[in-house]
Amino acid sequence: MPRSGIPGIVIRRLPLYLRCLTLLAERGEDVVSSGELGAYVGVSPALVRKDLSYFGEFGKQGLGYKVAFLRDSLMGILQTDRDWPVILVGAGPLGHALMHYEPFQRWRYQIVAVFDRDPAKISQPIDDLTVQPMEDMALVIEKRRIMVAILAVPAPHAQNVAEELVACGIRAILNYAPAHLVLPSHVRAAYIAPVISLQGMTYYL
Amino acid sequence: MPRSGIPGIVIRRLPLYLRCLTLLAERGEDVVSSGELGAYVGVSPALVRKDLSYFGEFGKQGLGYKVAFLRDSLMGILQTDRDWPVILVGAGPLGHALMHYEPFQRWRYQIVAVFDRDPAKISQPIDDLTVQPMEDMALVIEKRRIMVAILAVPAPHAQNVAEELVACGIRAILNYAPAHLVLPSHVRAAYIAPVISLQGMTYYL
DNA sequence: GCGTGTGAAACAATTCACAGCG
DNA sequence: CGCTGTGAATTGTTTCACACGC
Repeated sequence: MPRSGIPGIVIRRLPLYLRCLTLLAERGEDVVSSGELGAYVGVSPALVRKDLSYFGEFGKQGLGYKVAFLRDSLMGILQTDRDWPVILVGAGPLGHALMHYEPFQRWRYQIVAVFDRDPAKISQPIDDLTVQPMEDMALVIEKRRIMVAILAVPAPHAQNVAEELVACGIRAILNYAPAHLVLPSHVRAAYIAPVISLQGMTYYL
Repeated sequence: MPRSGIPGIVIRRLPLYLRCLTLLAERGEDVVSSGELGAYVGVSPALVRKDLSYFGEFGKQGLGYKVAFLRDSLMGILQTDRDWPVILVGAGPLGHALMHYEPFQRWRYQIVAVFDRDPAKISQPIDDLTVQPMEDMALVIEKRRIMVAILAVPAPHAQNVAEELVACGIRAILNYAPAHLVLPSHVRAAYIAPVISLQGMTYYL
């Protein structure tokens, strides 16, 4: 159930453009061409233009794109111009590291609650939060209108926990567990899989 | 300079099949069909068969694939049947977390040295390693024949450090820094980008 | 002239559909 | 009969090439 007819692969490139534009804006750049933007992101100029053209006409012929304007436009499209409260499930070593991962804050993804199934972890403090039992999840998600969850539980639990999250109304899951999730089509998943990435490279060595 | 004419996208799915097969083997499963394997990984049965057919004929008609045999075959193809010593560059909070990330060990990627540019971090111990200055990199990479590096430095330094790594002979970089790397074609890069992944999902919410 | 926006063309990836074998 | 392996068909993605406006 895509929000629109725009290919997912185009959507997934938008954040890369946005990251570059944010950098250029910090550097005080005023305009950027599709060629420069593409070089930074690793795609062709034509693809940059095609991608952006799905959402409107942002550029000026002969000039290029106004950095600040395009950045703000992409932030609007991607909805990165607002806070996203997220919950973290899994308070193991990985969960702890994610609590302190600054880029989430920087991009307005705020971890507002941490859950774990292990009784030994429950009630333990992490920063200014306290690990809560999974039973509290439904209430927190509903009360705080959470749509995004970060999953950092052991692989064997990932599918079960994901289903609980879906039942609670979660719409997007960033999954650090080494397991594929089978989810209803209205729920999005993205995977962080360092080992898979390494294995995809060692083939060539 | 791809090692072969096999599409990169096929190579990047192989580790997903391998992960599933490893799980099935642990469960004591003897055979698996392309349909089951595909369901687990999130692709169609036809695609599983097509992917595997690039590398040989692993299945038996009417039966499916022998789990252990296919697992071992994929481990050979991906070269996950041997140790891969890797170096970590960047001893910040993220670097520390990666030192303790068990799946690397599990899949025989061993972090054998840690480097940082910050004098305050150099000589500090992490587990049984000691943070070394970047100047030591070339020697360690050569002596221990390292081909793979994990990059966990701030974004502004990522390109520079990557170039140093390439100059030292590194052939594959797992990049945690939020920056695209421009590298010679004989060097592979893979990106871990949680914020990019989140932004690619919030579009749909 | 330079760089965007965009149909048309080229290329790449996936699915179809079925022959062939256990 | 079930399931693989695989050419052919289909679908999806990227590049080309050029009209248009600054």
